[in-house]
Amino acid sequence: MLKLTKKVDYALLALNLMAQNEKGEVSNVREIATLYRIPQEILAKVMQKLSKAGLIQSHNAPKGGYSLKLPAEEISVLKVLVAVEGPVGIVSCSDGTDKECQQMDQCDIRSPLERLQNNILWFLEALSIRELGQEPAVLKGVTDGSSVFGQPLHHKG
Amino acid sequence: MLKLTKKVDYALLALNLMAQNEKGEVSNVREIATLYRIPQEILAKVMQKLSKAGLIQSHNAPKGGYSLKLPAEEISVLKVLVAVEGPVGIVSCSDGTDKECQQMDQCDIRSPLERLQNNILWFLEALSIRELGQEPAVLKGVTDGSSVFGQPLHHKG
DNA sequence: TAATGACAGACTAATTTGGTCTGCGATAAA
DNA sequence: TTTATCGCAGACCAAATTAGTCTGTCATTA
Repeated sequence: MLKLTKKVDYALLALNLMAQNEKGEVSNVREIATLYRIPQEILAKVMQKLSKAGLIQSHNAPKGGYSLKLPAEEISVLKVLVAVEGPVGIVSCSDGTDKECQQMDQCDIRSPLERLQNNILWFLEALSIRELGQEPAVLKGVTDGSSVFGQPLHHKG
Repeated sequence: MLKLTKKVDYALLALNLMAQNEKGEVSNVREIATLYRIPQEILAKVMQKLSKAGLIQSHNAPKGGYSLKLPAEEISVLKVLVAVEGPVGIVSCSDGTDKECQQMDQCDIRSPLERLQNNILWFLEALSIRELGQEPAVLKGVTDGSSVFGQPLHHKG
């Protein structure tokens, strides 16, 4: 629960790799799949979705493959997530999945949960695949709550 | 993906209800299940987990039921989540689920994802079930990214 | 024109989640 | 002291989601 799917993991790994490519250089499914030990067919599907979403550019030919279509800074983790898995929502009444929620009329916790969700989406949108491949220090202020909130995270879970 | 389970939804609804009870007043599984149209047996299990986790107090008797064991302010959504579903992690390598990740040695996106996760956990810890039942205005600064970050959320997903 | 690599979708397997069924144990009121 | 109420416990099944497989087509270029 609250977990990213493997397809999203695969997408992020592949995009991170492509973000480090030279201009004009392409990566193909076979080599990415081999590098990360991902089943080739499943990575192929993931790449196709990223392509359809306009995040990457396909070069369908021998010596072809994929390259980023946008600057790495402009590809957010949220965009990747939506491209691969569709709309995101921590509760199904907020992502269009659940058309007939049994608790709809009695539910009095929807509003705060949606706010919680907005925060999560905000973070996902604020984190680009460029930052994925950079050292933690660079991320300060974006994904590290301690600097934003002025206090460290002491997670007691 | 990234979705709360129904068991967690049920737990939050029940806890929110109990948070509004008078001192000494108890709610039993049957009445909560009826109110929210939740299968009684499944809510029973959820309540038992909350009880084992020390979040609520059981009164095993006729006219018995459950009541909060801690002040509503001290029961965080994260505690509820962990009580009902176990450790939370957006990637399985960070919650102990995945013992033999195939990408472990090549993975170069783990660190930023863990930071992302820490933020999510921080929000979940910062939101109490007391706040769940209050009007949105009260939540400003805790779960509303716009006030914390000084800019509104324009979610382009 | 053959080799490479993307495109496409049906299909199966595995895992997680949601829900059911059955019986036992504790307590207080009748 | 019996009995109805309500929590406790765990095996079990069903549905949904996720992961992975199989098979084949289409586009490009060397």
